[in-house]
Amino acid sequence: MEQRIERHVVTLRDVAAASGVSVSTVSRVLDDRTPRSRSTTAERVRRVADELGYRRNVFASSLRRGETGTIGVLVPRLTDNVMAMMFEAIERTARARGYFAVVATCGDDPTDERSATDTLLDRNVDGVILATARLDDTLPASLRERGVSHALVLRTDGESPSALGDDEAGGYFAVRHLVDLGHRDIAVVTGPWFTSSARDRVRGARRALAEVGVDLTDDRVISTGYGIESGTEAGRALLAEPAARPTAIFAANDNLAIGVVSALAAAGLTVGADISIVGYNDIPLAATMPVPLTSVRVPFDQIAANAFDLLLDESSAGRITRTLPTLIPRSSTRALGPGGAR
Amino acid sequence: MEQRIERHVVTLRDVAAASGVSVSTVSRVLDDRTPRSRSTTAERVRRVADELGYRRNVFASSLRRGETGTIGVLVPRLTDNVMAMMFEAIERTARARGYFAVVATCGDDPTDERSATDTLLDRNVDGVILATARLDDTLPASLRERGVSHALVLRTDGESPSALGDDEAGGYFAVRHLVDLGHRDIAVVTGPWFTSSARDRVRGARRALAEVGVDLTDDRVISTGYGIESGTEAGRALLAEPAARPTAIFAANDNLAIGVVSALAAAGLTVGADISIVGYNDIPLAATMPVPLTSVRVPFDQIAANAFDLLLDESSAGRITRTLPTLIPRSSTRALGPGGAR
DNA sequence: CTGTTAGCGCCTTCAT
DNA sequence: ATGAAGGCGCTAACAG
Repeated sequence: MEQRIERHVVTLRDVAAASGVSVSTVSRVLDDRTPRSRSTTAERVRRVADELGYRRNVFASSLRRGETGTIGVLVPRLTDNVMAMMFEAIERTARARGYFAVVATCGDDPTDERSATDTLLDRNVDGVILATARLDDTLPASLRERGVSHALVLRTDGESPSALGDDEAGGYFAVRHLVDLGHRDIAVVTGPWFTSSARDRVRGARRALAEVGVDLTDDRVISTGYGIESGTEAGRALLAEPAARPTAIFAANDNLAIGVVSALAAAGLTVGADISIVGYNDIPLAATMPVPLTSVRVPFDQIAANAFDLLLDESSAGRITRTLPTLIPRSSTRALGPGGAR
Repeated sequence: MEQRIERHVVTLRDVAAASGVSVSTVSRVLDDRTPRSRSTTAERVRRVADELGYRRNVFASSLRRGETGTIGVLVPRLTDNVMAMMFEAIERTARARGYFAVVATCGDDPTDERSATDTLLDRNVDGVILATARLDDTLPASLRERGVSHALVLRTDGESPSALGDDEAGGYFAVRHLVDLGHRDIAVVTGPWFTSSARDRVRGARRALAEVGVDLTDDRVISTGYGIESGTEAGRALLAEPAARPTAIFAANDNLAIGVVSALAAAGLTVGADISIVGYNDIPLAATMPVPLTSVRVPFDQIAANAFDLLLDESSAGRITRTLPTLIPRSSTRALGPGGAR
């Protein structure tokens, strides 16, 4: 004979029975959306619920309420430190606001992006935060059309509600810092050109150089991939011709910067002393590299908070917030010595 | 007058109406757990469902079925590349088996670990995978007692079902590699001693040295934190006395190895040429460092698969699987030159 | 404030 | 193979 050893899960009914009131009373008392009543009954019900170890069945509750208190987050991958930091910030914000954040990774394939989004929507998320938007991505458009609450973070497609760092300002800060140190021949290595962040950071860099009358020419801008190897390649290209070497390099993300550092090492050059380098995002590794990396710190928590505001505000259509980043100077950038070209 | 613009979500009822059968028929036809019928009705229902864009309401379904097709994953943080890789592997495995993986991060605090677990259980996950277990952690015990399906990954408490890499073997491979290169004076830097992985890796290292008659003395083993800084500190300590420097260092995770590399650089030593270094986990960064890091690659996908097997198998109590890792030799390890002590 | 009633969308006997 | 009916656990509308 089969013996069910499954422990009984305590439901509202149990609490109701144990405290001698109706199920709906218990439901109301335990509803944390309304101000908690101080009546004796309420107190007693709460105590009983506590003693019995009652926990609301989220699914049943959501089914009835029509909302789940869950928001979905879509990122290409979590092994990218920037994405992991962004998600952790979103998770914290969600928790603080009584929401739960679930993440799905989708790589770089637009098809997987679609299906991952559908998986999230299938789980009745109240909204979606996308950290994947390319400028030419059609997913945000499709979400708009379908009436799905959503917000983009870190990048924008120019249409959907977006919470960004101020990439133009960040690029400006980075290169302005180099300019202040006396550098004039500065190269920029940036990620794929299909992201708004890459373009904005280069724009900021260009502005900083323009302020001292220097033109950032196209041959000084390399747009490449995300990975460290891309940075190494770009670095190699920039260093190939000793006479044509820049005195400083702004890498528009830390992974690229790390790659550039490798290229420097391979060329027998010293970071800081020979060539200054600025990264972007300030991932934990930046501070702990052999030569600590000057980087632009992105306010992920603020961005997450903004994304939530946009997500929960019906009237946010087309709104874009940009939060100022902060330059964190470290040893990878130094004043241009007497040996440098002027 | 208020105008509801919310799009109607198509339910079983809609599909039933549109295809002229009852709701239960549709439910049965669309149930992917049973072999799909080829009858005309079934075909038609599927077509209609497709045209209408029907998607099963996961919550309603779960409420009725009593299981959710979701498993919860608990990790301390996703900004740790190892944890991110582990989660991504679990996510892939879950998807392949028709499950959905949700993650919660809980930092290092046991209290947060408890509450994060409860949050996951509140969401009716069918089971929990923990990547956090300390040897002295009481959470697994409490899950066992409560009858919650669970599995530990990467570390074990010695009791709950666990899917591990074979850390003893990994430690052995790492140090055996160094021994084969002629090294005899080898130091080991490892993470916190409260993890099974730290202890097992050191044990393997000791065995490899014992094979050539060398004793790994306690002063050659440094147990420290996880972070890069911990590695730097340990490295500094090992290099402080030039006469007492080891010829090789086995760092029991790549972050520690990166820290040790920093310490080498600070001491004016060259990785590989002066001192060989082996890391563990083979995070993406390892291959792309200025001097590519020899590391032990952990089979995360296999571990994830094992964890799932343990999770779904009722009779897995106390079972522990260990999967062999692979040494990936790179330039950070070299044969001990004539200058080395022999 | 409390209880009664009626579902949310789906699955699963049970009977046909 | 199909349909009718009941209920998973919870909440909202309605009376009292």
